[in-house]
Amino acid sequence: MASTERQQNNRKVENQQEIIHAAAICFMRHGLEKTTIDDIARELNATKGRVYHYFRSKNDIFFAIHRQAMRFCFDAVQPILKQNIPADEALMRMATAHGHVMMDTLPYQRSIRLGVDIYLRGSTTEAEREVLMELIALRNEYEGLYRAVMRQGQSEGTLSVPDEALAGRALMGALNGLVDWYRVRPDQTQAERSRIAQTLASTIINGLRPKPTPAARS
Amino acid sequence: MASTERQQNNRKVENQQEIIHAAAICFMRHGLEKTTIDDIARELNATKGRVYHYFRSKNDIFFAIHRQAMRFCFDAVQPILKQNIPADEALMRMATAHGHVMMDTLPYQRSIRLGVDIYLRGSTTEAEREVLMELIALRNEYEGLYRAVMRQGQSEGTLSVPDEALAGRALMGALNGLVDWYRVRPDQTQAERSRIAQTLASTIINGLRPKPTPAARS
DNA sequence: ATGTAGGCATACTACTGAGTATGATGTTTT
DNA sequence: AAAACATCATACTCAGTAGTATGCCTACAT
Repeated sequence: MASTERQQNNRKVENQQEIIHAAAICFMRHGLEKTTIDDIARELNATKGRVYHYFRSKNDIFFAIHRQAMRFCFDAVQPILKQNIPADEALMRMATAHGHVMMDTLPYQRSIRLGVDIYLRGSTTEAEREVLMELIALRNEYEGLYRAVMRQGQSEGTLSVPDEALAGRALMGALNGLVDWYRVRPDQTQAERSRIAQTLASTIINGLRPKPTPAARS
Repeated sequence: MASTERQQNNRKVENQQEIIHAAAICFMRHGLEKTTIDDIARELNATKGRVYHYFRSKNDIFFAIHRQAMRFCFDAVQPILKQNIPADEALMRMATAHGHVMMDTLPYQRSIRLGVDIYLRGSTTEAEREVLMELIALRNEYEGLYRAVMRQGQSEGTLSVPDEALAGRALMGALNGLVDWYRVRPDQTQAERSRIAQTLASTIINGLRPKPTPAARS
């Protein structure tokens, strides 16, 4: 029956997600190479058999994590793009949202740091290279969203961005750096997270605002 | 003879540095785990025997790279601290210098990204944990230099830094992000590098300057 | 010239960990 | 109910790699 088939599919996807999540946690803790499939299985209270039933290889798991991580980012930022607000405000909201995503989906985001470039050189099969290129393209597209808003702010006059590529790198660097030092603490309130995200975002974006008295210099 | 002994010591240190450098290049390309000792030896046009003659283990090599990377950073920044200049200017020079170090010593800096935390959990022996703690302390000390200058700027009035810990993270994140995307190109001029370092540094630090008209708001 | 020690290559060992083969158990289909 | 299938556990294989054992060779000391 069709509904049964769909239920089975749901179940399958859920199990895959569960494995991905466990893997992300392991990768966050010990890095990609040092975590074994057995580690992931242990995190699931299961054995290798279960993992290999849903994924062909460790690389496939990493790719799935990466895709998921990018989806988290897009989902957080895209609604803001549809709002009709000044570019500086949009950029501020996007950056804040990105910071939140970094903290909320820490295992995923941390797992993929530096992973792509390293994997790219090492991966043997043609299929893997293709997937990697696709993931890199996704990331470029994502960063492109920020650069587009910066360009818009430049033409609007709400932002002053002489080099939007570099400004984008700076913004991403400051926010992505979260995965290096941020640690989830159970007693931490949502307000505290918001403060972190907003402070990081505004620190960069304040540096991109037009000088209030440009004619007064020298 | 003493002079001979010193020469031998020099030679030994040089050989160690050569191995460290080759290892850093390999680590940059393929990551820590994926590079084998044989890879490092091949980069040296040598064999494992040479590597193990100077280092007890792969971890020891990583530790040496890390120490060297931190030394590069300290050496670039400490002279600036001795100059008698306003804190905002000092911070700007320090950040720019840090950016230069990231580009100039890319293999070292890239090798140690995320490496420490991952190694910390995994390392078994007590001695290794001690070395790692020492390296983490070094890094904290280094970042402390920036925070100290920020505090000074705050009291001087040349900077406005409500949360110097977060501001420090933002600054380090934006600059350290260089190792993720910067690639050495032979045709690239020194001027181009300077532009990158200065743009990144000023983007952050401009966001930390006091508002010119704080009384005029709303 | 000859002993001696550092500098390294070669040839191992021992182990880890990715991926596979197989089968046991439950669940859905007919 | 029994056939077919999905979901896993168990028990392997085998390749790759960190680290070691050994010995040659060269340079320096005496």
